[in-house]
Amino acid sequence: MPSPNAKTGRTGRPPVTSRAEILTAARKLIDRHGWEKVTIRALAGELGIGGTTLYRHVRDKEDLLLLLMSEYAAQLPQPTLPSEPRERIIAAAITIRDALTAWPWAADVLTTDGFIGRLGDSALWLVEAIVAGAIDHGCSPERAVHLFRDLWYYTVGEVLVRAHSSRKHEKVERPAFTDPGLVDLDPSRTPHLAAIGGRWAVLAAQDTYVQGVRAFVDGLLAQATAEARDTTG
Amino acid sequence: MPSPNAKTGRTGRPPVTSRAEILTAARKLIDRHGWEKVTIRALAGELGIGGTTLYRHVRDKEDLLLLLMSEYAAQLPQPTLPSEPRERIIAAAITIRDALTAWPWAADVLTTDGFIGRLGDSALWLVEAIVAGAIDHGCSPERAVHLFRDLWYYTVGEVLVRAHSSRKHEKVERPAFTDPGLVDLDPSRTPHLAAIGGRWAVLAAQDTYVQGVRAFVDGLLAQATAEARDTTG
DNA sequence: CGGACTTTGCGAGCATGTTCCGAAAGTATC
DNA sequence: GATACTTTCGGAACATGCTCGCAAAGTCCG
Repeated sequence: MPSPNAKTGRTGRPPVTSRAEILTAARKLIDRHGWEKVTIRALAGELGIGGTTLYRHVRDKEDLLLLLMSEYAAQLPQPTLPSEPRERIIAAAITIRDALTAWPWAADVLTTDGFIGRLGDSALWLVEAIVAGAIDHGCSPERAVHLFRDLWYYTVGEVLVRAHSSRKHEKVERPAFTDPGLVDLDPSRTPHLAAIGGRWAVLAAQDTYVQGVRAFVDGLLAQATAEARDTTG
Repeated sequence: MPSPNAKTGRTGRPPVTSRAEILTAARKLIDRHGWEKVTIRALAGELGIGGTTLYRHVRDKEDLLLLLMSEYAAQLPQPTLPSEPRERIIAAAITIRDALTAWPWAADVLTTDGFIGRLGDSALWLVEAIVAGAIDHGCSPERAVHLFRDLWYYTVGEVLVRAHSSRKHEKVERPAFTDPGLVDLDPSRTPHLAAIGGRWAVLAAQDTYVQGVRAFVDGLLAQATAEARDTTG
């Protein structure tokens, strides 16, 4: 009945590789063959271990990507944010958005439960900035968390939809098969959409994230102010 | 040099199955084995055709799921929405959110480029309701589209993150391996987050979508009004 | 050392989405 | 009916994420 090692706190066969080595191997792989080649088998090969051994160090690919994400977040520049609460919130949200947009695996991992929690200290300051801004503006901690989370949802949606559409446009469109295509709009049922017509695609492609965040923050802060007024008197 | 058939407008070997048959087969499969078993091979088996033949009728699985989505959207109830523009927008957004939340494949297809365009007439009325509401409130068509799209991003983010977290909680958590765990928050760097502490998870799990949409719509409409005022005088 | 125990290494194998390519089955023209 | 052409069919095969189960390699205790 062996008790855990006094020094290492562990027992049994020592692992041949570590999470740190996995990270450097992944970085090599990315530099050499691009981020698309970061696959379980390729990474194991790079480490010189068996394909399935990696699963002793990483729960699944999502876990692996979150590891890479932490590293990525740690190396991001840390711009100084405005001190005025509202502008601080907006600037932080934009920073987050831009970082996520530039990250190749956003579409795979962004909706992960606990994504925020795995950011690590190096990127949590952005979350802190938003929550702190909300509180400084007079929000309760509860509302501050909700404000952050609502902005998070908006940001996630924006990043994911845009990521998907740019990925799609990379593919060469194959010759069409039996495809019904888009149904023509019926002006009697959807008059406004019909009137907008082809402009829809153009307008929907425009990047108005900054405006959108501003509007959202304004709305949320106003809501908080109104609630505070109602509660007080 | 055969020219296309005068009647059918086609030539060559006629297909053994159609998109309509694919849909009924998928429905059978869902009823019998659940939505998780809707796989390319299983569906082909149900149709009595070879596994890879399905790719003659459907570009890829995404395409297939969008097909199922159209059918799902068509059978949704069509509640009457409030006539007041702002409330109309909000109610439509909530309806969309609820429908997406209940749809099993939302996480797979929701970020698809052109998702909106493939809704079909049966669900486009909800999009129309939002755009029309914005225009009725005084927005330009451009801003109305942007308003819809911003709400769409928010909704997509909300649905996806929630879908992921509920999926995760279904899995039995395996015994931890070498996992560093979450780093404890450093109160000197993230004081507000540290103060919120464990309440974060509780607060973040609360459903405040309705409040959020209301705040967002208020913010966006106010922005539009301000812009209109600036332009006018 | 020897045995009990614990943890890791890894080959085999499964499911799924997807592509390739040759064979099959139609249609139109002669 | 024969021929040219077009389209579909489908088995083989590939990549990838992942699980299973057993063997190997350590550590602790006597």
